[in-house]
Amino acid sequence: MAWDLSGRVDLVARSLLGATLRHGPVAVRLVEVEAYGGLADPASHAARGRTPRNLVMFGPPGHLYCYFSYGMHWNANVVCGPDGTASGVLLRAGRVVDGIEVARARRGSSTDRDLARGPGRLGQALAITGALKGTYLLDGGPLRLTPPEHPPDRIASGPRVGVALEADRPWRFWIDGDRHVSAYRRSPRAPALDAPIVR
DNA sequence: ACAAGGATTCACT
DNA sequence: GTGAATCCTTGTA
Repeated sequence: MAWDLSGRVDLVARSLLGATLRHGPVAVRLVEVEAYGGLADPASHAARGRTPRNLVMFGPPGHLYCYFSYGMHWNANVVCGPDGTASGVLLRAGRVVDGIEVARARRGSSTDRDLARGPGRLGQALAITGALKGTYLLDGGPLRLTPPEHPPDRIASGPRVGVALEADRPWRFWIDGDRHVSAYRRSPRAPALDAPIVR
């Protein structure tokens, strides 16, 4: 049966923990993800409507949305939610469970723990590039997303990383205690934690 | 046509 | 903990 990724984006994000994304010889078990809510979410790339870059987010779930970040990293997302909602889940970190030699070669100098610890590193370990944007992940293609065999023990959640807007929406999810989860660093552009909430 | 800034990482200290 | 590297997408003129 097909994997249904069309539900609420935060719930889909949780369900992706423990899933495996494979690209050729390299497979990564996801341990950290972040949800983005499309038009209703100011931090989302899709917040201001359809553009050539984010077009795939507006399509049906199960496709890859990737983008080039900070001039040097490719970040990977799974499009989810019903067709038209533009929500997506950023894949922030994982553990390499297959093809570790290839992953090491792609990553250069890195400990095994750091091979896919962080969204840019995960993209590099899996050789994600713009050529793969829009790829469907749920059939037998070169990029393949498979559901968790066992649900993770404990899921933690907290504020999102790197975004200035809506940073405190607790839509980052990770497997509690897993060593392959990236270090949390609050965006310098996000409001201070003790800042008054202004609207 | 041009300027601005970013879902970050790495090498230092 | 701090700062530099780096280029694509977008908004505005």
